[in-house]
Order: sequence, then C-alpha cells, then structure tokens
Amino acid sequence: MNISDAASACGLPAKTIRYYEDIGLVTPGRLANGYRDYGEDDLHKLRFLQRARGLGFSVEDCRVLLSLYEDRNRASSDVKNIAKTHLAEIERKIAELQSLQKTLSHLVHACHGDDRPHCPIINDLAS
Amino acid sequence: MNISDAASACGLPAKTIRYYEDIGLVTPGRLANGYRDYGEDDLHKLRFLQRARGLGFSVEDCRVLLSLYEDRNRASSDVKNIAKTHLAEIERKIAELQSLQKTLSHLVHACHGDDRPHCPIINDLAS
DNA sequence: GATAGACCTTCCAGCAACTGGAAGGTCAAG
DNA sequence: CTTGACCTTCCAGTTGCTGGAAGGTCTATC
Repeated sequence: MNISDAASACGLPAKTIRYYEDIGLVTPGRLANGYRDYGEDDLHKLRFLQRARGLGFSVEDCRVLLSLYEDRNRASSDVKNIAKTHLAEIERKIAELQSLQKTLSHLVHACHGDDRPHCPIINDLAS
Repeated sequence: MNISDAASACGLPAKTIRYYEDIGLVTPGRLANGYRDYGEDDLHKLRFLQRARGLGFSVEDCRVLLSLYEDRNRASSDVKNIAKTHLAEIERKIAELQSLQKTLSHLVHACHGDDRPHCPIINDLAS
C-alpha cells in the first residue's frame, strides 16, 4: 500500500507519515521503484500514533508507548505512569488557561469597546 | 540603563529583550560603546509586553496592542476585539483539554498499573 | 599597567511537530 | 506520447524564545 492510501487509512497526512519515518517511528518497506510500501503492521502503528497524538501525548511519549504496544511482556504500570504524567500536565494547563480566562473575561467585560480611547484592558497591561 | 538592569526592571530575560528588538518591538538607543541604553519609555513597553505575553497574547497580538497602547486616538473596540478573539481561543483550548482530560482519566483509572501486560490504555490506543 | 571577572555585542543552532514548496522520477489512462 | 496524479528527497519556515561560541568593554584590584 502506497503512502496516500496509508494516509487515508490512518487519518494522518502523508507528510506526517514521512516525518514519522524520518524520526524512526514507522519504517515501511520499499518497492523496487523506491516508493514506500505500508503493510498491516505499519498501518496498525500509524493508527496507534494517530490516536495517541490525538490524546495529546508527545511524539517522544508516543515512541515509548509504541514500544510498549509491541512488547508482549510489558508492565501495564509503565503505560499507566506515562498516561498519569501526561494527565497531570493537561490538568496543569487547564488550570493555567482557566486563570487566564478569568482575568481576560473580567477585562473584556470591563471594556466598553467603543470608539473612545479609554480602555481598562490597556490600562491593566500598562500597570 | 543597560540590558541586564532593564531585564530585572521588567521581569524579562535579557535574551528575550534582544529578541523583541530583533523583531522590532522595542528599539532602545545605543551608547557610544554599542551597548543598548533603555529609557523610561522602553521600560514601559517592556513591562507592557511582559504583562501581555503573560496573559497569553501572541507576539503579533502584542505588537498591535503595543501600537494601540501608544495611540492616544485608539478606539477601545480595537483592543476589545483582540482580547475577545484571544479569550475565545483560550476557551476553545480549555474545552479541548477538558475533553482529553476526561478520556485520559477514564483510561488511567481503568488501568491496574501492575506488572502484567493487560492494559486498557494500550487497548484503547490500538482500537 | 596588567589582569580577572562581569558585563556587553553579534551570530548561529536548536527546541516541537510538523507543513509548504521546489525539483525531479514514475506510473496509468487515453 | 502526453497529461496528470502520484511518488521521491531536501530545504525552509512556523512560534517564541534559549543556549552557546567568539569576541569587545568596563571596573576593580594588584
């Protein structure tokens, strides 16, 4: 299966699939003409990556998760630890963004938004 | 005032201040020896940038906000629009992260996290 | 006057995770 | 035999810095 069919099969752009090969995540075979040739195993890995990236795991986390995915003797605790760390990071980011949201929505509500120069947002930034 | 004093005065690293000069945000004068020389105006702008970046505005938004800050004939609606757009983006990100958080916390709770290979997290990613 | 150490300068490279585009090879259809 | 749609590699750009190298300058001390 060539790269554009693999792309539609896993939901990743061809460019991204080539990039994943560059960084050693999924290395397909090659046909005589030099074209990449994706087999079932490759497709499974690409779908796995698509899902893991969709859950916000870093590419380096994905590399480790992929090796655990392929390791029949893995310890589920290794997977869980990566996920827990990632979850904690997400929760940290949510809190950070909620704090920004609070500040910004106060400021936005306080600003008249007319054609006059007076602006609580600018005043806050300048303070 | 030289760059490291300006840095302590505005809370930005010297490297960042130089970078802001590179991209044309704050351009201080120069002394005879070539050293940058920050005046009060420069410091006000740097503090403004530090605050605006802290609220998550992009550098390009900051560029516009800075010009509005300096424009005594600005319309507050221009400021408000930028802030509203940014706020909407933050709210979008919060929603996205909360969705990830929900999925991930389900998966993390479902995983025993022991030394056996069975793992709902991996199974979900592979599905 | 020499020297050490703490500044300052510029420029180049790298981070994450792609994405766009150029230049050129290959293949299937009409 | 040409057209168009693939494929290949490689290079550059994105965002917002950050680290480091190589070298100039300033101040204090000996």
